[in-house]
Amino acid sequence: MGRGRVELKRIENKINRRVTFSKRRSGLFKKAHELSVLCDAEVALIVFSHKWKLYEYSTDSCMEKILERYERHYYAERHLVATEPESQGEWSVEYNRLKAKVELLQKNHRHYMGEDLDPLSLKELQNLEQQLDTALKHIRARKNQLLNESISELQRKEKAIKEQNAMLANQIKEREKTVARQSQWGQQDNGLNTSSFVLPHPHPSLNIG
Amino acid sequence: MGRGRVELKRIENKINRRVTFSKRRSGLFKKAHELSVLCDAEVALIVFSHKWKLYEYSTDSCMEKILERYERHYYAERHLVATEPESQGEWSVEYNRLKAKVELLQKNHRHYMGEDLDPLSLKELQNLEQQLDTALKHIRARKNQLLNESISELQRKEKAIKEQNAMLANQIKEREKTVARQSQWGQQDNGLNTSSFVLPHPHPSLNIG
DNA sequence: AGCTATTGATAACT
DNA sequence: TAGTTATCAATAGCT
Repeated sequence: MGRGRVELKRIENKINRRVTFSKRRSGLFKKAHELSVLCDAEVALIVFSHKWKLYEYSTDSCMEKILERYERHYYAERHLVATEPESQGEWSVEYNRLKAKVELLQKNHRHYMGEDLDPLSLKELQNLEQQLDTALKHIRARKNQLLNESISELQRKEKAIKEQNAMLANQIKEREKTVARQSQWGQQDNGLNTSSFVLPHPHPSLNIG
Repeated sequence: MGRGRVELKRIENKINRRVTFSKRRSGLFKKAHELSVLCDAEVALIVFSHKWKLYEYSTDSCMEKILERYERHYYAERHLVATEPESQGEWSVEYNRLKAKVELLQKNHRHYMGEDLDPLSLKELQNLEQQLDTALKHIRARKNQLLNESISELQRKEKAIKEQNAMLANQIKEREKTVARQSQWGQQDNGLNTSSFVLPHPHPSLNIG
C-alpha cells in the first residue's frame, strides 16, 4: 500500500526505516487491538526496535497474564537461561528474574492445588478446570496401565506356580508308586506305606519376588 | 476494509467471528513479519483465541529470546533496587539454589499437567490423582459460586427493570386518563382522544450498568 | 507531522 | 474450508 510496491527486505535508508517503523508499528498495534476486540481474543505484542527500544501492546494491558498463560502451554519446553551470568550487575538481574519466575510458578502451583482461586476470572477458572481434567485423565490412564501390568505379572506368576504344583504332585505320585512297589517286594503285608513318603525339594524357579 | 464498515466491538455471530479471527490473525502475523523484516525489529506476537487456542509469531522463530529480553527489561527496571547478596560467591549460591527450586517446580508442574508421568510410582500417581481431584472440586465450587453470583445479579437487574416497566406503564395510563379527561372538557364529541396520547420521558433511573 | 495516490486487507459473498 | 470481489484501510513517497 502506498505509492509503489515495497519488497520485503530491510529498508537500508535509516530515515525511511525509522519513519516506516513508526507508522507500521502503530498500524500493527491498532490491528492487534482490533483483533482482540472483534474476536474476543487475547493478544500480546512485543516489539524491539533496531535500537532495542521496547514497545508493547496487550489485551486489557495485562501482558503478565498472557505471558503466564503462554508459558503454561509450553512448560515442558521452556528452560531457563543456560548461560551463567558473569558480572555482578548481571547476577542481580538474573537473580531477580529467577525470583520472579519462582513466584510465578508458585502462584501457578497454588492454582493447580485449587488454592488462591479468588483472583481468577470465570474464564480462567474454566481453563484451569479443563487442564486439570485432562491431566487427571492422563494420570488415571497411566495408573491403570501400571495396575494392569501388575495384574498380568501376577497372573503370569500364578500360572507358573500352578505348573510347579502340578509337577510336584506328579513327583509325589511317582515316589508313592515307587515306594509301594518297593514295599510289595520287601514286606508284602505292611499297611504303613501310604503314610510314609518324603517330600521332594521345591523347584528353584518357584521363588517369587 | 471489505464490504461495509465494521465497528470496533465484539462480533456476536459465532461463525463470522471465527472467520474474521482466522483472516485477521493471518493478516496481523503477516504485518508483524513485515515490520520485523523491513525495519530490522524483533517482534513477538502471542494470540489466544476465544477458545484458548494458541497462535504465535516471532522474529526468527525465537520467542524464547524475545520474551527473555522482555522480562529482563521489565525486571531490570522494577527490581534492581532490591537488597540482596553482595559478593559474587553469595550470588552464585543463591542463584543455584533458586535454579534448583525452579527446576523442581517445573517438574511438579509437568506432573500437574499430566506430563512426564512415567517415572512416577503407583503410589505417587495415586497421590497426584487425589490432589488433582481435590483441586478440581475447589475449582468447580468457585466456578459455580461465580456463576451463581452472576445469575443473582442478573435476576436482581431483571426485577429492577420489571419494576421500572410497571412504573412506566402506570405513567402512560395516567397520562391517557388525563388526556381523555382534557378532551372531554374541551370538545366533548371528539372521538380521536383514545388514539392520541404522548409517551412520557423514561424515568432517569432506568439506566442499568 | 500532514497529504494523497496507490496498494493492501478484508467483509460479505459463493 | 477455500476462493472471489467490492470496498475500505494502511501507508510510501512526498511536502
